Amino acid sequence: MVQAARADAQRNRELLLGAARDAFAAHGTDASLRDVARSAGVGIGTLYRHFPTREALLEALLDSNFEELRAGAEELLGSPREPQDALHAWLTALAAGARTYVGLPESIMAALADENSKLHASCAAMRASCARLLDRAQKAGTVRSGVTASEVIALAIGLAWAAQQPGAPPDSMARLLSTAMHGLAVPG
Amino acid sequence: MVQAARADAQRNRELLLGAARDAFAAHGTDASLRDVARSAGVGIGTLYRHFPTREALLEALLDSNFEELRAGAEELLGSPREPQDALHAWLTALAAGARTYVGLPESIMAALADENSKLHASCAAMRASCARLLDRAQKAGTVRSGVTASEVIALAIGLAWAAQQPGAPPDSMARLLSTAMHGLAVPG
DNA sequence: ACCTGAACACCGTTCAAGT
DNA sequence: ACCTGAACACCGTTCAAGT
Repeated sequence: MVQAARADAQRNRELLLGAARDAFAAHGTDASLRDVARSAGVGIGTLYRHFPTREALLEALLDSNFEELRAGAEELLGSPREPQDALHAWLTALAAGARTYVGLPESIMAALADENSKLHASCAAMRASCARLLDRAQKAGTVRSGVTASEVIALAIGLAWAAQQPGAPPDSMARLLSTAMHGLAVPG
Repeated sequence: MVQAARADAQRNRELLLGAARDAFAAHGTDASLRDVARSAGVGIGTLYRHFPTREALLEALLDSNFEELRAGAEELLGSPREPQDALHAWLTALAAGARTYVGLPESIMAALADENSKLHASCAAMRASCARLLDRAQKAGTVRSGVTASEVIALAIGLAWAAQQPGAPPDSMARLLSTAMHGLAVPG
């Protein structure tokens, strides 16, 4: 990765990533790896050499996204924004990211749960930042205590999943998240 | 269905349903249909003759579940229970049903959206009953207005999906639903 | 009527052979 | 070092041949 890779290998790697991005966008996370290799103009064995597992391919595609979410949380922590608003904004960004590909919500939940996952480190870092955002809002008294970062993330990803199902109107993600934020029940 | 089916055909149908129930429980809704036929002791062609599509198999397995959910909603409507509590209880039952098989949340959302789906009728009837339950609670002023039955269902199914992901603690469904019910934000 | 399984077109994954 | 594609063990689905 640092250097040393043969020029053709480097090029194949990038061709594969580009093809994978397109295929995942078009057919979801379950897209045929054979198709990916095919449209990258590369043998199927080459795909497996570069990315031994489908998850490794996803990781290469998504690692920067999780890092951005983490950085976004840190930025919100330093902003003058209301703690509750900041959390809401971050969850919106998380859900938007989770909807990039059909099937991505599954991968995120799996990566958070599985310590051996290649995506685990960046996902866990993202969750840690979410925890700080959540903790601040709870200490400010504007977000219910007794709720964990894992739960808040599961909530947002679950709603992202629902809003991604065929037939869901385009604004459903925002509506569902807002409902969860303010409660289905009328307070009082 | 009413009568007239040859005895062996009738028997094969039941063997297939039993095998499918086991396979779906063990491997989720994507279980191999070949395996289903195999463990039913029946040719793969026989499976396709009885159930031309995987969804038809699911339908035969689930139709009664949706009918039970519909009936449950009607029962709650007639009970002296608080309208908001009744809705909460019903959503809990819905989510529990959606978690029967891995992959079932997808099927329910698909059936609600696709008018041509075999499951559509029973799903739509269930949604209509949910709408009555929701409407009553909204008229009573204890559930937020401007939220639709489709949204409430998407919310519950999305959380059921999240609570079904590997790594989720056993009580997460109840916790997530309760959070959505009362809101992540502290009222006031 | 109904059942069967070979046949077809696909997968994911591995690995011997090539450069 | 790296690339390739045949090979293997699976799928879902169809359909001619059997009873």
